[in-house]
Amino acid sequence: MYRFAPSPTGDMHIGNLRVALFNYICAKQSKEKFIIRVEDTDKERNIEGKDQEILEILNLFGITYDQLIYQSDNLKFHRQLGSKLLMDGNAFSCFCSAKTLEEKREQAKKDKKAYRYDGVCKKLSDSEVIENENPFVVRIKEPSEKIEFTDLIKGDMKFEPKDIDDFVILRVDKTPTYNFACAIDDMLSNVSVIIRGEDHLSNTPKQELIRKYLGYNEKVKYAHLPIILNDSGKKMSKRDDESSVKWLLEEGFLPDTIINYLILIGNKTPTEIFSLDEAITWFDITKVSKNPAKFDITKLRQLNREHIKALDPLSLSKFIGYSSKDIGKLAKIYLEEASTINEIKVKIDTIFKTKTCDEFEQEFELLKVATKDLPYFKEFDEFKAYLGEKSGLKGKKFFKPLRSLLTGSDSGPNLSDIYPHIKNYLGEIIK
RNA sequence: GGCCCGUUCGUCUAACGGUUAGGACUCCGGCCUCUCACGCCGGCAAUAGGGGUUCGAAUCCCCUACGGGUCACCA
Repeated sequence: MYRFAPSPTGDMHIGNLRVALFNYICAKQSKEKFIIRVEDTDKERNIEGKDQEILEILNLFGITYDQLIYQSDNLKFHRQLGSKLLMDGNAFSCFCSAKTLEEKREQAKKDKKAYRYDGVCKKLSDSEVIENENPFVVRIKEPSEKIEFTDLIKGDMKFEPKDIDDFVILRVDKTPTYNFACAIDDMLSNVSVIIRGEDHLSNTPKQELIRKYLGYNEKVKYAHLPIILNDSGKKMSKRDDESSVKWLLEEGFLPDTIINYLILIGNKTPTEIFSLDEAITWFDITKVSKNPAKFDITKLRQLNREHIKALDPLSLSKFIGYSSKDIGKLAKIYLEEASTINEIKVKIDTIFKTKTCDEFEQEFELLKVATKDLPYFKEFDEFKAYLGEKSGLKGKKFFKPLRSLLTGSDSGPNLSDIYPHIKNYLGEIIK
């Protein structure tokens, strides 16, 4: 069983998509089930409708799943198991106020020491706990031994008890914290392989500890994916436009391109350009690089050109708001100077707009007149010869304004390449 | 600061312990050409540093430096 566990607190991040994608691929390869679990335990920060948006994005990328779970639906289990830990003596009630903890944390920071919970409430007797009427949280007790687990990418990992600490599992309002809910839900769904971002690596021993205390003995495998870095070498954040899947889509990058790129970086692949289905046949999660990769939009643009090239003309035409094979073919020619759907659309739209020509204004007008009662020419050469003769222009003074008249631009692809695809629309183009 | 992970051209990467350290993107030149491009051909460019082990190290070990992640009643 594989899972992807997004929280509906923000836009789908490129890193999240990569995690979803890798889970999907591995599930497909091993023919195991794949579930989506929406981690919505933080009611304050949940954003209305975000879950649907995430699901729509997954759908757009062809990432299908077998089941959809909302973490908040498991609240009763979280509480039940929380009190089991309490009764078994593996957890304790903690009455320390947020304020005093904050002060201690700051002090530790000042002393350049790692903050650890000081364990004052761990020593409380049963009667002291019962008599205390203050609000409390539930903390788990740090383990007595090292916690070890295997990471498919990083190798064998080992964490010391003191680095796991007595962390909070139930808040004052008795809702579960992330690590607790996550560990339990993974257990309840019998998740066997957890693929997620490297930022979760230090959560792993905590989650292992929870399940260990609960007597869950199934061995869970992990794969922690290296972070995707921005240009300045830091973790990509909301500030980086490129980190938003929505933004990339709006810019005119194809889903196929984005998938290709996310698999390509930090990985060794047999080819550079490939589809998701192809990747499923050879992808190997253990071959994913251990070091973080920088996001390179230039490379993404190159891949996008390749994927657009592979599109059939009619679908490409629809992507840019037209519905004709000719326009699709024309769009492909423009790939030589554009690499996103949006950039191509601008070029094509310009062709159908009213045009002017600053450099050769007179010649431009002359040509325009010459196109009155223009016969239909199958070949560009005939078309060219006719206009050349009728206008009396030649050389630069002919081609420059002609290009402007046909494309609205003073540079671009060979007119002879463009002509076959626009010859049927000249009436709408020349204006 | 503690813990964890990492370090090959600017970027993504390849190289049973033996290669002139390879490829792709970017960049630069040339060819092509009605323009800008594409395309084709060519070029620049890397094993973080120091110690070991070894006949031989990018590759194995140690140290240093640097980079990243993480240290919440967020997920």
